[in-house]
Formats: sequence, structure tokens, C-alpha cells
Amino acid sequence: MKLREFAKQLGLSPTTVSRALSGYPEVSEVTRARVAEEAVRLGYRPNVNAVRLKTGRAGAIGVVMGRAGEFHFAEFMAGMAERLLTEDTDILVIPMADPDHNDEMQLYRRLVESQRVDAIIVHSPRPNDERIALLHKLGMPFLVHGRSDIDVPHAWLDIDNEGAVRRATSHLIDLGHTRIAMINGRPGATYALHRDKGYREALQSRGIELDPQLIASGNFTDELGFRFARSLLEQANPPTAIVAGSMMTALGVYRAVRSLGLQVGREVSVIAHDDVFPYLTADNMAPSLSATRSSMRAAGTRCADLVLQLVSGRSPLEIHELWPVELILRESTAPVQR
Amino acid sequence: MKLREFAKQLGLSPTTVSRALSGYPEVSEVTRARVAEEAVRLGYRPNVNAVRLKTGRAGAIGVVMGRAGEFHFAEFMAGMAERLLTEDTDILVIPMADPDHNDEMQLYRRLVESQRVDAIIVHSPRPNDERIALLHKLGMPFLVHGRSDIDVPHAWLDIDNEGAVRRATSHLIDLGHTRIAMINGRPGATYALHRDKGYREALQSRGIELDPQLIASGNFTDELGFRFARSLLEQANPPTAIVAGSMMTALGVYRAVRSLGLQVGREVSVIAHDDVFPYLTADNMAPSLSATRSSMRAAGTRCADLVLQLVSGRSPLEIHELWPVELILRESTAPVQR
DNA sequence: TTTTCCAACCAAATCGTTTTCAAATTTGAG
DNA sequence: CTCAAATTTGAAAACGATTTGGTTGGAAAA
Repeated sequence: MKLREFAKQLGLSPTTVSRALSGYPEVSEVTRARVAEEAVRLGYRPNVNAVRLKTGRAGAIGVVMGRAGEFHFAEFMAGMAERLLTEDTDILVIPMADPDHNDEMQLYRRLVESQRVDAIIVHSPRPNDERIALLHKLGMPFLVHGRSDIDVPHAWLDIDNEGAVRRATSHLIDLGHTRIAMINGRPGATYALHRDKGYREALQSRGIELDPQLIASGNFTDELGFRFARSLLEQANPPTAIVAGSMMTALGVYRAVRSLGLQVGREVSVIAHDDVFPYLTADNMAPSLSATRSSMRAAGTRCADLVLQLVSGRSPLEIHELWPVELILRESTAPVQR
Repeated sequence: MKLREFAKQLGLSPTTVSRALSGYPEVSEVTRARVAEEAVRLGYRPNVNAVRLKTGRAGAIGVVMGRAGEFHFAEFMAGMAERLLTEDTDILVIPMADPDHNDEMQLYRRLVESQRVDAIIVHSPRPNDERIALLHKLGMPFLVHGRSDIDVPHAWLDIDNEGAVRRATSHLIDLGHTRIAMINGRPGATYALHRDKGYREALQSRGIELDPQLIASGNFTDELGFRFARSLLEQANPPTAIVAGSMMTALGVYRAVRSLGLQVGREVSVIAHDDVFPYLTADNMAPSLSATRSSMRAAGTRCADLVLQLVSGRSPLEIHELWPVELILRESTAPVQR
């Protein structure tokens, strides 16, 4: 059913019907009500493509998905979905070819030019992220999930990675630990730098010298956690505590500790960052895992919300949210053994 | 840059340019080459919305995302993305409001009517799935990831859940186990039924009576694995083997076994199904986990491929793929102890 | 030379809306 | 009761492509 026939059936012009449905003020309440009612009854829905062509709005927000298949991706998306449910906006997932630099820029440029999205969410930004510069230059509204130091105004939502790791590390120091290892994410991303900074600061403020041997970085896989923890614990002068980067690396760390006949929460303390997954909970691990916690799903929901605001004209300059991170102490952290 | 100006710059009509770019035969090779070249140089790209309006094609395939935030979702999507990279087709993620029946039908109906997608991928189908009936009735191309018994022709790709579980269970029986527990997915989905069937058949063919107490079902969380395994192992006459449904439940099962001072691969054998995650590998678990394996990412890639075929006219009747599942034996399965 | 045919191109209609500008109707003040 | 102002409604022009149904010019056939 097209606007044309629908309007005819109502004995109105397409103009009026269109206006009635889009909530323009210059149509009488009586008419609007009738139109709305009949639209439901006769099942008229405007053709999206026509609307998009005419208005130039795409009705979708883009999320570029890396190849890595990060496990928190689904949670973030689910969160976004929750917010967009009531909106007339969908999520467009754009596959990213290669993390190859040139290709990536090309991808964003084409995405913008294709006019398939009204806004873009940028993940895992780098301190000087060209994607941000590009999107700004092209005038495409975008929200950064994370932060960047780049000298270009941009809306962002981030969690306090630095504070989280600082507190986690400090807490371990409070417990008497001085050899504290740290598993970080892939170098390059701002969040990894922030975590590194938090770690260093905590050590420094307590006069503990940093041992570069105790730092690892890479994708947050259980394998990384296992290998790194294992190799450290086998060395002379092993760490007594480990700040694992994620739930998955924490699993690996637990395994490594156990494999050497040691116990988490006794010989080795562990703290990880928990994005709050429905299928893997820190509280359920054995021993239960002390964690810095921030809901990835909630971030997705809020990001969707902020993006909608951006699209409807709110200035990116006003949108900066730094979320505090909870530190939840459980059994995996304990005073250092002597 | 619009077609109009672009054509003018080339000294051609919009018609010819459009044809040249879409590969129609009635334009000379010389012209085609020139147009293609200039399009790149001048940066002309057809406006997607106009193309979509005119052709009626949406240029996107829809994936309805449940609220549960299943952890394999990202893998499947990454797989799809890999295939669609070179295509001019995006992935539209549609949030699902409630698993409430009526709403769900409504959602699909509106999705079809909105013409935002050229095809839909249906996940976790039920034996008599009304979504399938609906999509068929509405004439929307769709691919079922999984299977359904419904009496409506539909394209599907599924893994051999029944065979996988049958083999896993049989193998455990071969090792002398007779009390074998089974953790299944949420009841209702076809795959859960298939797994159940595989389990029952394996037992039956070896004359082992089924004990309903040994079966659990629910979302594949580590918690389910832990609670169920733990409660069973504490009982009198505990199982000596467990067919865990997923990697996450397997983690819970491992934990439960350990928490009772037992060892996986000695007092209790465990087999799980592994969707192949980059961040959590069966081989790395301790002890390494015997698993039925099938790549979720590969399924995503193939599903995308098949959907593209559907869209370009291939009959759904021809598209039925049942993927065999590998059984990989590792340390978590061992002969029953007596 | 004339006719026929074919390759190569083009003008204009079309997809289904939104929106500008103008017309019709109602309202309210005088 | 009149007339201007305010409220409702409509006709028609966009939006930017694709595609139908021609033209055109030159080579091949007659």
C-alpha cells in the first residue's frame, strides 16, 4: 500500500497524510487521529527507501566490527539494541577488512559517502586516531566509545580505565604485594595506555619500581593469560599478584596458577576487569574473582542514547562521559604471603 | 556528486553512465572503461537510497538479535562480515523486544513490510516455527540457521547436533561410562531436541536406561554448568561423565568437579561442544577438553553466502546443508574408574 | 545507391515519499 | 455580516538513481 492509494482511501491528499503521520502541527487533531487509526487498520507504512531518499536520513547507526570477534561485542550490541528498540533506527554492522591502515580510512570514507548511516560509533580509539579526524572533517556525527587525545572535538563515552587499574593495583599494594604483574590489551589503543598509566602511577606513588618483565599485552584470550602467568610464575622471583586484563585472561591465569600447584587467593592474588557477561560471572569463579566492573551492555545502551542525541543536533562538545568503575573485592585477592 | 553532473562532465547521458557502471552490455567497452575510471577519479558513487528506492532492493540482510547476548553471536557475525565484505550488502541487526510470542511475529512482519532487508537469517528455530511460516507467507527470502520440522519449504544450514551428541555419548559409553549426565540448551529450540535425541539414542542403543535426573537444560552459562554438575556429583550414585552443552557450561563443570576435590579426566569425564572461539580454546583448558567442534564463524560465512544466493534467485528448496561435527578427544575423557 | 540491421547512446518516465508554496476553509473581531 | 487572520488542506516539484522505449549513425546486405 502506497501513500497515494492510502490517501485516496481516506479522501485526503498525500500531503496531509504525510504530515499527519510525521506529527507536523498544521494538521487538525481530528484528521491526525483518523489517519493514524486508518494507517494501522489498513496497514500502511511509509516506504523506508523513499523516505530516506527524500529526507537524506539513513535511519541507521553504523558500528564497524573488527575481525577479531571480540567477545564483548555482542554485549555492547545487545545494549544498543535495547535502546534503539523503541526508536526507528537500526544498527548497521560494517565488517572491517583489514586493520591495515589505509584500508581502514577508505572504509570509513566510503561508509560516510554511501549515506547508509546517520552516525557512527568508533571503537577502541587510539590516542591520535585518524578515524576521528576523518569523520570530523567529513562532518559525519560520531561517538567514540573510549577516548582519544586527538585535537579534534568529539563526543565520547569511556570508562575510567586508569582509575580502575590504579585502584586495583593500589589495593594489591595495600595487601602487601610488591611484585605485581599486569596484562594489558593490544598496545596502541587509548584504553591500554590508560591502564598502563594507572598501573604505573599506583606503583610509583608507593615507591615500587616497575619491572617491565611483569607487563604483557595482546588480545584478551585465555591463552595469553595462561602463557604469561605460567612463564612468570615459573621464574625466580615470581609476582605475587596479577592484574589480569579481562575475564578471559583471568581464566587463563587461574589455570596457570593451578597448574603449578598454587592457589589463587593464596600464593597469587588476581584482579581482572569484568565487562559483566551473562554467561561468565566473576562471582562464580573458584575462588571468586576480585574485579573492577563496568557493564558493557549499559555502555552500549548509553552510547545508542548519546548517538541519537548527536543525530538530533546536540553538540559533540557537550558529550563526554567518564564512567567510574567499581572495584569488587572477592576471594582472589588476599594479603601477600611471606 | 550526483549522476547528473557526473554524466555531464563525461559528456554522456545519465542513462549510459548508469549502464556502464552496472555492467549492462549495451555500452561499448571503451566508454565503460572511461566511465569506471572517471568515477574513481571524481569520486562518484551512486546514492544508495536512490538506488534502493528505484530497484526495490534493500542491500542488507537482517539478523534478529535476541536479548540474551549469546556469546557466539559475535563469531557468527564476524563470519558473515567476512563474506559480505566484498559484496555491496550490509548486515542489519534488529533488536528483539521480548521473546513474547506475539511481539516476535509482529517484529518479523514489520521488518518485512519495512523493506529494509532483502533477506533474513532466522536463528534458533523451533520444530514448528511460526516465524518460518510467516516469512514464507510474506514471500521474504530467508535462511534458517538450524532447522525446523515445519511443513513449509525453507533454506537451512545446520550442524549435526544429533550426530555430535550421539558420538560424544557413545564414546563415553565406549570408555565404560554408564551414568552420563547431559546439559542441554533452552528447551524448545530444534537443536536442543536434536541433542536430546542423540543422547537418548546413544544410551538406548547400548541398553543403558535413561535417568531424567541426569538431564539439565537452560542458557549456556558457566553457572548452569557449575550448579548442575555440583548438585549431581554430591548426590549418591553420581554420574561419571558429563556431556556439557557448551564451552561456558564446561567451565562451570570443571569448576564443580574441582570444588569437590575430584579431577576432570579421572573421576569425571567431560565432553562439550566447541563453537571455536578465538579467546577460549578447548585445547588450552586444563585438562584439555574433549569436544565436538564446529566453527561458528565458518557457519556465519557460509550463511551469508547462501543468503546471497537466495537473494539472487536460487530456490530455497535446493539449500539444505547439514554440517558434520568433528569429535576431538583430549584429556577430559578417560575410561571410567572402578 | 538504397535498404536493413545493429551497436551505441539518450530523453523521459518512474520509484514513493517529503516539502514548498499556494489555495481553501474556518474563525473571530469589528 | 464582512473581511482579515489563522488554520487546514492540496498540487506539484523535488530527492537521485534505473529502465523503457526510442533515436542515431554507420556497416553490411541487397
